[in-house]
Amino acid sequence: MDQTNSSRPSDFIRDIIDDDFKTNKHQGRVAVRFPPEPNGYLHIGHAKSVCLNFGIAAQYGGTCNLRMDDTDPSGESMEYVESIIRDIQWLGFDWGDRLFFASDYYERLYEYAVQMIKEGKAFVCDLDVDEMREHRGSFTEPGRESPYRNRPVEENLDLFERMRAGEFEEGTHTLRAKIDMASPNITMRDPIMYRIKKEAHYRTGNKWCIYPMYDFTHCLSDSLERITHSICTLEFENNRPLYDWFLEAVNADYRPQQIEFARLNLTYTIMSKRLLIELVSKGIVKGWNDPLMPTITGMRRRGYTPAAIRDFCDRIGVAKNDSMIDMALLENCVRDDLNQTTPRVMAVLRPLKVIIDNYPDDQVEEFDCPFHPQNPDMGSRKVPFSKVLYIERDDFMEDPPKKFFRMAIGREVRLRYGYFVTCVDVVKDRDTGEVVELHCTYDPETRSGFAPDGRKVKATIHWVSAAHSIPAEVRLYDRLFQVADPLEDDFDYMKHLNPNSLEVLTSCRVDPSLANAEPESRYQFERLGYFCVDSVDSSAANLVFNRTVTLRDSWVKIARKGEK
RNA sequence: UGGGGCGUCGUCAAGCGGUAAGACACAGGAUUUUGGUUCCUGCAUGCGGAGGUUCGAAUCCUCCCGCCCCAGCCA
Repeated sequence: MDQTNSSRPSDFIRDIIDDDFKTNKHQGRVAVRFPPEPNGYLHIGHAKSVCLNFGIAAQYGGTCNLRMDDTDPSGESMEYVESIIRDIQWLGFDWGDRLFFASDYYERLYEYAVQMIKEGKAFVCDLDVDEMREHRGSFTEPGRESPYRNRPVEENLDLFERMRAGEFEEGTHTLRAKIDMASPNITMRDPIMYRIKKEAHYRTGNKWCIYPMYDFTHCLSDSLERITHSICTLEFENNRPLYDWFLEAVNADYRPQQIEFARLNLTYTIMSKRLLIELVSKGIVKGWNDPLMPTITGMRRRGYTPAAIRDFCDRIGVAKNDSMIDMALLENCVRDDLNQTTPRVMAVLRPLKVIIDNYPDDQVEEFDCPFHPQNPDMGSRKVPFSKVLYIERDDFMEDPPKKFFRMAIGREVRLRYGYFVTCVDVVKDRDTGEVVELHCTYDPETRSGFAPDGRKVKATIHWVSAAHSIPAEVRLYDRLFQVADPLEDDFDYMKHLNPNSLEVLTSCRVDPSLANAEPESRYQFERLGYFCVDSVDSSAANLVFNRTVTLRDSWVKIARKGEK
């Protein structure tokens, strides 16, 4: 029994690579690449591809290049390049010195194009957009050949040279591959190789005013980089014949294999770059790094860990089925990681004042509280206890349903690591009737939350000392959309935005040990969830925490059942 | 509609002719100073449908049905 690969993810792509190893197709070499276009931020869908490609390279002792697929100057920028680099590094991957840019291949691509013209495989076309669309035909009708298709080679050469020289206006000329206007695959109907764009490129500046199209660029870039397996998403399946055609047309000395897999879809969010841009530009979210965003940078700010994201990508698998992954799986992955790695701490989000009537007025005790109950190696901290405390408003009910075990009048509960206390009185606002203060008595014999007589208590609740805890702002994030698939039916996703995706709490009180919490540091606020220090807005003077994800909460289920 | 893909549990996903892995979700239960964690248990006589081949079919064949992608000088 071969156990060596039992825990390794396997999938149809790795099967292909395994076969190639057996037949020695690439002399045991595996070279892949991750080719983002720097016109937006990376999101969790890209992470799937990043983990796939870099994961394969690592698993097979191969390489994974990072290549900026920058062939369209509009929308591309250095800011995006930098964000992509930052995000992939943060995810934990390394491409060594193999950072490439399609824009570095412009000159060679131009030479390939000239070669194709000379061999009668490409021609300069004077059709404008509308005419070209009209000539393209439809799904059912073949296209018609461009009247410029049979121009003499010399004329094509001259025209293409002048296109490069900037003699023509945008939209007046294109360079097209001469393939087959009757092909049932529309991609093959004399596709455009170059178009004129009098736009500065973020890297090449004004050196070029013609830019190569994706189909022409990508396969040749892969070939130049000696990529063995060019992994992309399903929508490029139609383009594969063209990928192979260009390689053949220029008689490439190296021909990579394109393999397509299904892109990631996640419930309760959207993945389309275009729509994410819209969320940012319309101010629905506060930027690409808004913790509500499914972007890597947004998730990072929210408190997700690289390990959790990598684990998620391993668990979802790689296949060709269109799929919609349940957000609950992602949440499970973060909880799983954070549960093991995160120190526990007490924080009260919606404070309710509690006075321990029989506790000495000026006494302050310190309790030793472990940072992780299952992992003593994480150490502990001292937490001050005094006569006036805060507990969570949700942890008290005046008229509790039968299954509510927390604080209620006359009921004894445990203050975590503190004492057993019994609520003896409720103070309400004279006008509103709102509960403003609780009076309790404590049992001095139950120090640290232990009853020497062995008596049990149904609940343990968290608390902070009013005088010693420190104020903080806490941002409660929830799902961006209220429905699993915001694009279902009419694509009018805006109407599905979750109005409660963010709740800001400004009067929270947190464990004093958090006073010097570093930006991006993560904690479990006991009984509440996982939180991290906001990397943008938090400071020592004004602590801000973001909720990454709640703890699994079986109480809400019980409470919901009770309502019925 | 022409072409290209895909249909296995609520959601993902193994399976590659020998009689349906696993994960998440869900439902029970045990342990618990987090209604957390952990640990047990349950969860497809069924693989889009109908025929056929075979001793034997999710796997092979035929037909049918459904979903996704393609008519940007985007990638």
